[in-house]
Amino acid sequence: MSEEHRSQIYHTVSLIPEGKVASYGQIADLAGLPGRARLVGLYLKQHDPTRNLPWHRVVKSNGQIAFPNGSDKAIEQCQRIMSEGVLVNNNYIEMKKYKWDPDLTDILYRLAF
DNA sequence: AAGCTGACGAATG
DNA sequence: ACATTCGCCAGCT
Repeated sequence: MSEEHRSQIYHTVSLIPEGKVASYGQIADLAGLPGRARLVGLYLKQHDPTRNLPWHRVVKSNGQIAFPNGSDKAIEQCQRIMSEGVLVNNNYIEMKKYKWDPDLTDILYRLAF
């Protein structure tokens, strides 16, 4: 079951469109795992770099990048996300503007598989 | 097996 | 926008 959750989370993350971001909690919700935002973080930490998962499109619910400002990881995420046209101001992203709000019917269909 | 930890969240100043 | 506090929860040790 747990491995099922893992792949469900990865799959959900893979659906975040370029130029948009989602929060950890949002991914958990969509993956059918409400209340498990931290689990998303954990699995994302352990993701296989081989499959280029758009992990950089996941941030905190307030738009903050989860890594400490100035850290290598934060810088990398910053570059990746900005290369997709998303603006970042000292570790923060404007959620009003960039939050992914998937079409419900579409996302339900895509999550089914 | 009982804590500990953390790529979190919401609410408050 | 930033810091604190508290709640949360699964994986790790």
